[in-house]
Amino acid sequence: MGAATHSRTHDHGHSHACRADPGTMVSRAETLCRARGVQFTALRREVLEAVAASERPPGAYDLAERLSRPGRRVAPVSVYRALDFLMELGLVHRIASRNAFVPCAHEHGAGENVVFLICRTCGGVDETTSPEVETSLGQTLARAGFTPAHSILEVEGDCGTCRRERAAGEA
Amino acid sequence: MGAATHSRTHDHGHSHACRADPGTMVSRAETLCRARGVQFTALRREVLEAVAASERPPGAYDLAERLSRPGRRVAPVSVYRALDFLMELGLVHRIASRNAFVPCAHEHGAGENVVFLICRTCGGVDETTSPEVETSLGQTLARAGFTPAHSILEVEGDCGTCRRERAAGEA
DNA sequence: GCGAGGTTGTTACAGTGTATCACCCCGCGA
DNA sequence: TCGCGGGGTGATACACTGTAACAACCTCGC
Repeated sequence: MGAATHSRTHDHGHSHACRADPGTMVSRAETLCRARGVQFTALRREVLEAVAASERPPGAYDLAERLSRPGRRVAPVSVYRALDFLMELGLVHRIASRNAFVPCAHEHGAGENVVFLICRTCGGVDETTSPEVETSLGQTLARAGFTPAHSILEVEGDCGTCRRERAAGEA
Repeated sequence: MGAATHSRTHDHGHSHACRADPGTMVSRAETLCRARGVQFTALRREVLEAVAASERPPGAYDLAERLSRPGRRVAPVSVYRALDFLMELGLVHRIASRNAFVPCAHEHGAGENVVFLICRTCGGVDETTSPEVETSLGQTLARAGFTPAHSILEVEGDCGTCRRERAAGEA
């Protein structure tokens, strides 16, 4: 995907590895938590790493299962709490149309909107920002007399890689 | 809300009545079904009427409850089937961020995107279209090399009426 | 009449998310 | 040192959302 998209799925030749480097995410989290005086606990770190490490956006129950081991069970409710925390910090986003979670690839400015590009073939999700959309949406809302607090924009379709692969397959 | 917004919540002085005239919706449905040679059954009509008549977007279970009477129980699964049917026809939309359903106020062209304006105060949902957003989103997607199939855009905030009411209340 | 296809009823179940309470850990002040 | 308080986690239970599978029905056309 293009350079402007802060690609998280990189150039995957379908050898998906990770969508965001877990180490980098953890560093950002630590910095943020220190700044805000909140705790970055082991569970929160593990949940963040798991989200960052998965190729496709996991659900809360996926994460719970992935973090559980013979000696230690992580209940979904704990995962939800950690996810809420991470979303509060802007390190994770929720994909409403999938009930799934993605690591946030950006250092957002506050209130900045993002566009999620959800590939229906490979299941990957890319995240991008768009000033044009931002301004045109602002105009539309103003015309409607609506004061936005928060918005979600999710597009389902085919990412460039999958489209090319399909075209090659059909040839 | 503005004239361009195909307002469904009209000028509610919080005496909400209906978001779309059920009779009109039913007429459109009948026409559409005849044209496509599919059945517009009693259940489908009742579900459509119930969605059209409620001030705030109902969930599937709300509808099931509302349509059930002492002598006749409508199971959620039946409601889901009717809703799927109505969505197929473009008569109803699903609000992903709320797990709720709204009647579609437009006669859409196919593939036309809509913007949902969800008021967090009164819970009403308005629906509008925006050519500007459409084109700017198209540009963004093209730049990302992404082929869209379908997109959702939901904005949560305060509608004009509620904002004015709040301002008046604070004064 | 009778078969075929579509619609609905019914039950069961999977998936998603929240409420509640108990416990633990750690820091802080008496 | 003890007790206290607050945030975090564990555990259970539950509510809400959505789907699978199958039986019964209804209608339409032959």
